[in-house]
Amino acid sequence: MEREQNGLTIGAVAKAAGVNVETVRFYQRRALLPEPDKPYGRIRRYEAKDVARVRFVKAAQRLGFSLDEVAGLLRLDDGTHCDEARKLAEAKLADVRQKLKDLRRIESALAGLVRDCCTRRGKLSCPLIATLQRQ
Amino acid sequence: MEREQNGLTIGAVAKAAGVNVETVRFYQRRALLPEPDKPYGRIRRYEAKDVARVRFVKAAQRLGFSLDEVAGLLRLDDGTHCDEARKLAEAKLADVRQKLKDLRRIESALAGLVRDCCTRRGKLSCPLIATLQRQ
DNA sequence: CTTATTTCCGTACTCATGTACGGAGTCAAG
DNA sequence: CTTGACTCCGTACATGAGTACGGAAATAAG
Repeated sequence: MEREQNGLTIGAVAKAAGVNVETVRFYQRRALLPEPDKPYGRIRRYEAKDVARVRFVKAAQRLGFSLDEVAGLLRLDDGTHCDEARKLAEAKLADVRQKLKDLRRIESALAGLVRDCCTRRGKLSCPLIATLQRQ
Repeated sequence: MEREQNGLTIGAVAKAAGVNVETVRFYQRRALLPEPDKPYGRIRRYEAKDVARVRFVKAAQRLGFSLDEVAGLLRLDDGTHCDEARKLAEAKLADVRQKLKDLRRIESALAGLVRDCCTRRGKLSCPLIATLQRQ
């Protein structure tokens, strides 16, 4: 199958994006991914941008966005309902900046742990915890 | 109750950390939080560091670490089995740095969306998706 | 044409992360 | 010393994010 006619099969999309076929179908149900129409009596065909979309969902998810939030991010990008989008984007941006702050702290705590590993005996622990304590 | 004897009650810990009492108990079961012993016929008492611990778990979670991963981070910090800890810390650090990269890209895509909002009509979409496409 | 893979679709199951509940025991205020 | 709030503990329920399954149709390979 794969690419004999034009367009990718669902299996090819899943493989290219590194997910399960079922996951692709699940994302369609959640409207995170458009479902191409099914030419009467044939199977659906997909495009490269669908692969990109799945990858985006996965990337955003790794950063702690829920699927609902990812849907929100995607809706921002459709060009319509502009005011609304702007508000949502601003809120998300604040959120992202908070995450960046926290991650930077974790980064430096981890880097510190790696650097001082095995030389800090006696200091009763927890650069890691200390670093995230303030909110 | 609260603080008549020395130490915090579980309720006070939960409140201070901004979580449900049940969550504190759940974290104890998952060994993310030590369970102070229960003085025969009395209730358990907690300390400030327990509050800090809960907050740390929550903060790390917001960044996309699972509870198992948080447990791993915490184990890093106990000073023993140093080599192992170093390896884990290094792996986590790489992970964190990848997350930082992705988040920075999202940040600039969102900032761009906010900035250009309502002026970009016609550009067929997706600074957001484009930004996270390359892994 | 036959056979092996895939797709399609609905429904059911899984796993992580909590939340809720209920009854018995503690605690502290009146 | 009673009353109302809180703790303790086990078990059950909930939600998010998939995964698995099974039978029918479509497609690819031999």
